Amino acid sequence: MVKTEPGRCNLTALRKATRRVSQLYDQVLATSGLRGTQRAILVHIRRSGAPTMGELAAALVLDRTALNHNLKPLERDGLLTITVDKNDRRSRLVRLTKRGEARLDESQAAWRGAQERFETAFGAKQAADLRQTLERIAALEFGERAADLPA
Amino acid sequence: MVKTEPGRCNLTALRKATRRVSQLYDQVLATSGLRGTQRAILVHIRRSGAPTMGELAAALVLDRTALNHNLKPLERDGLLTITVDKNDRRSRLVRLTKRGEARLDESQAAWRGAQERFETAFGAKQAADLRQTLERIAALEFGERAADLPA
DNA sequence: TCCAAGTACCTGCATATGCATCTATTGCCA
DNA sequence: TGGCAATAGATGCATATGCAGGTACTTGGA
Repeated sequence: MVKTEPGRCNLTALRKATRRVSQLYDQVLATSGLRGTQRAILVHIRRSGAPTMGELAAALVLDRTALNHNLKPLERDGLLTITVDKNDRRSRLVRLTKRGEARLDESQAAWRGAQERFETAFGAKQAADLRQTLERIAALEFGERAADLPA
Repeated sequence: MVKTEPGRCNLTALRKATRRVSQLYDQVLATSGLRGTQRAILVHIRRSGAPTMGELAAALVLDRTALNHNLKPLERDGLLTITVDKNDRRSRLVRLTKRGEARLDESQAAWRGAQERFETAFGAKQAADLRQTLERIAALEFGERAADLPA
């Protein structure tokens, strides 16, 4: 027997599954004019009210600059606004517009359809368990990188 | 209790976990000059010998065009070659160069380090189980999209 | 043989993601 | 109070990912 038969790389396995599921969700969501990531962003904003970009990025396990880029098309399309925080002019507050709320509501049925298709194929309970596992991973601390260690 | 407390979206959970793990692997792999995805591509080529782009894309659960884009930097850096298949001039055969093999070998230690850090934090057995689950997801069939149904 | 389908890939465009680097503000403290 | 470290974003560059649409090649008949 050869050494590495099935994939042993944890990242590769995650990416492959994510691509597959993205394909499903993005295809189903396409009718609503939102991508999966975009919808996730809008959902978080609605839950938080008016989060700063940093808060939003942390909640989504997304680099600040990546979030910055991702917000651009949404702001351009009038789904959200980014305003200076009066209390700390370095911060930006992100808010949904009426249009953003409406778009989110419109995407609800499609999202549910994608969820159902995924859970029908994969199993509802397995999906719930998996989400919990994945949330745990998203919150993992892997220790500091050498460069961050004190001198 | 409010309705949606923890994230219910399967895609969002997958993306968040993948981002987190990507950060770890890409940070550790950085010293070898390869990204996680690039390494996964090179590994698959080495296992297959001289796959066509289509075979490679299928193996990686990656859109053909996405693979096409991903191969560009690797070809540019001389890590692989893309040649016309003599037997079917529509196809392209992808092969590692000496340099590509070397780069892959050099990245081995870093990759193992990332694996260890992940599995130390998450659990080795849990990781093995998760990979199996994720492979199953990557291979799922969600049924046809309406547009593909026969008339 | 010749052409219509079908297959495999390529290009251009748009979003997704993160790093290095830069700018604007705030806070701390000598 | 003057100035510098720390904080929060913003920009530019590079890769990651997929869709729409275009090109090159093969194949199965008429």
